[in-house]
Amino acid sequence: MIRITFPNGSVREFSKGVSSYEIAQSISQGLANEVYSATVNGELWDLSRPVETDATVRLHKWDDAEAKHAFWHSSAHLMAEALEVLWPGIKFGIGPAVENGFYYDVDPGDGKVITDADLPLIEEKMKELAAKNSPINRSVVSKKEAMELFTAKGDEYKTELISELEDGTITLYRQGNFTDLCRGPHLRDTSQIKAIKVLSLAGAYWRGDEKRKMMTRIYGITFPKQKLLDEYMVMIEEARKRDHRRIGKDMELFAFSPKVGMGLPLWLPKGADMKQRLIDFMTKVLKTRGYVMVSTPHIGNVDLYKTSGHFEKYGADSFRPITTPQEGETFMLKPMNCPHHCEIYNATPHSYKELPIRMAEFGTVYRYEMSGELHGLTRVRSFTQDDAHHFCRPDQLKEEFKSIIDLVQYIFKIAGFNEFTAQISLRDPSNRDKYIGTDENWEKAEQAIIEAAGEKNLTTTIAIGEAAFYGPKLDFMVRDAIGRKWQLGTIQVDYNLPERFELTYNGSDNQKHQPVMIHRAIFGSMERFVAVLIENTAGKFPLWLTPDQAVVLPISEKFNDYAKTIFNLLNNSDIRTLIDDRSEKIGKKIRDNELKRIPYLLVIGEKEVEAGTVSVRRQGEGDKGVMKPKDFISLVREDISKEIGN
RNA sequence: GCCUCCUUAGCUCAGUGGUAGAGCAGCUCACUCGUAAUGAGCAGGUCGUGGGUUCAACUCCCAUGGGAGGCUCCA
Repeated sequence: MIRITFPNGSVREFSKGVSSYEIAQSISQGLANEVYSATVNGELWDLSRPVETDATVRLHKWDDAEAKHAFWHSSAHLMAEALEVLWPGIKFGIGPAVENGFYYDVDPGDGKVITDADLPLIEEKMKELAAKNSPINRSVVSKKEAMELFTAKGDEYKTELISELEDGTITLYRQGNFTDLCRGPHLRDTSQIKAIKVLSLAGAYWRGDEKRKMMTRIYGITFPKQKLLDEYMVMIEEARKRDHRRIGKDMELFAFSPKVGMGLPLWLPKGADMKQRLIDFMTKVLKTRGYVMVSTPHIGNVDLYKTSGHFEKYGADSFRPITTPQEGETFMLKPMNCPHHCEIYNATPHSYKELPIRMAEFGTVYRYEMSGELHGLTRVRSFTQDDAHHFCRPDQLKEEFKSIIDLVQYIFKIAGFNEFTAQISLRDPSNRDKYIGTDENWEKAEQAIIEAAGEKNLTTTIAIGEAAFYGPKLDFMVRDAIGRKWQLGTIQVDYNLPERFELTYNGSDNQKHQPVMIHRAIFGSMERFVAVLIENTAGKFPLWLTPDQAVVLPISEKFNDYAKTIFNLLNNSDIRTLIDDRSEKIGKKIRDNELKRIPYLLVIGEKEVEAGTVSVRRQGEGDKGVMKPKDFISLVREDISKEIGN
């Protein structure tokens, strides 16, 4: 007998060789049916794998990431089995589970192409194979056996993978006629895969190397119940409806023109106004937090970027330099504001008493992005950063960090992002050549970030090797209304630029000292922030920010004069108001203006004209009753002050 | 940049080797209306662009612009 310990601490005895599935069954068959994988002594195991010794066992139901992982990984194998039937001789790369589903990278063979039209075929074949209820069997093989098997199959991708594995650790999984190299764990059999959707096709370089072969990546997702797949498809549809590119066009916020150039956003009047409101709001906040505003040109001499080191690192991947016709001087489009800000720092002498200096600019920068990378407002070639640089003494580093974290928390709250996490990106100690700066400075900076985040009670994850080449950073990820994650703000420590630009301040000892620099952006860029805001709110922006706050709806043309009086009164009271005096029925006007996402609809008819009132309807909430125009103005002002404070 | 796909009216989308259609939006007229679609009419596209095949191309082929999803990249 062996002793099995459960997560709640209880211990039960089973006979040697019991499987996790049987353990689950011993609790209840209902549980066993809902369990997909198990963690045995800290290792992820197949449910069917026999447990030979005393162990701690945790059973994974669908809500555990571990269960989904096994489920989707097995689904990838099922898809591979289907592909092998449909394209005999097809070669397989890797086929892992991912956050939402799974994919398999395949090479259909010379001249053969898999297209979108094939996706339903694959899906049908998968359903057919799943229904066979084939058990999934694990076997341990020697490296030699594995090599022979896949060499015989002619699958050079698998043999390449095997050649890098250690002998004695190689496992194969087989279901039906399909065998794959795999670490596992997997489901007990394919019958648990009830709902299947093959989603899309994409190209993917073999092993992520752009010099190697482009494989065909096939994405899919599966669920144990049709209902879950239906819900997932609804979520995908909801995400599609919230797409900022669609809403941005619909609400006339921004546009792109091939004539202007791809990746170069054009802000239309309503979008430009909104962007300006965000900038004005942020500027006001910054001024209360000790920032000074600066302004710098859109280009800079190439020597500036040679000094900063950006030219060496990114020069080849930048827009080509600009040359003056007479003097032959070379300029670059500004890819970063920081070198300019360093020269602003250098324009005047500094004492330790005036540090920290918090220098902010809404600076527009230009970066070459590969054409395939451009995406709406989230990935563009021209964007305006809400950039700032803190120049501080080394002893102020942690406090500055904390002040920025505080600012991020404040701004995110007002923007309606109540749920966010932070990632601390540190350097990879085994790959020091990638980074510049002394070990001592790196350690100090990493320590300051970790401590500041801890003291601010941030929920953080640590990512080794994700630091910028000049320093560690703290990135903020918000979760939107439908659960997607977006990266917005970032805080980065930099000892490099102060050195390169020879920044100094006079210390209390009357000696020159070098300040530490912190780069930070809260919105990230105005473009990206507006995009995320659109996707989070589906275009129903907070009242203070939205392009049109109210619309006056006269019930018939007889009331147009009074409606215009209200329209003028509100606009003169700084409430952005439209009037809909079309000759349409009131129901139609309400519908149209609700669809235009206008927060307040003001219905004007005979009663309102006589009583000198307006009938207020709040978007999505319906009729709010009648009130005097001045009371409506107060109502709007109260709403706004609730949103952004005074 | 690479892979797969897409590109028809302002928007969403039909469509066939025999030189184009709907709904919504727009405009005009009638109606003058009480909280999510009043009716009628009109107008609107050299089917992304350039070649080629064909008696004939929106349709088939090639190139190219733009877009989508991925890969790679992201100071």
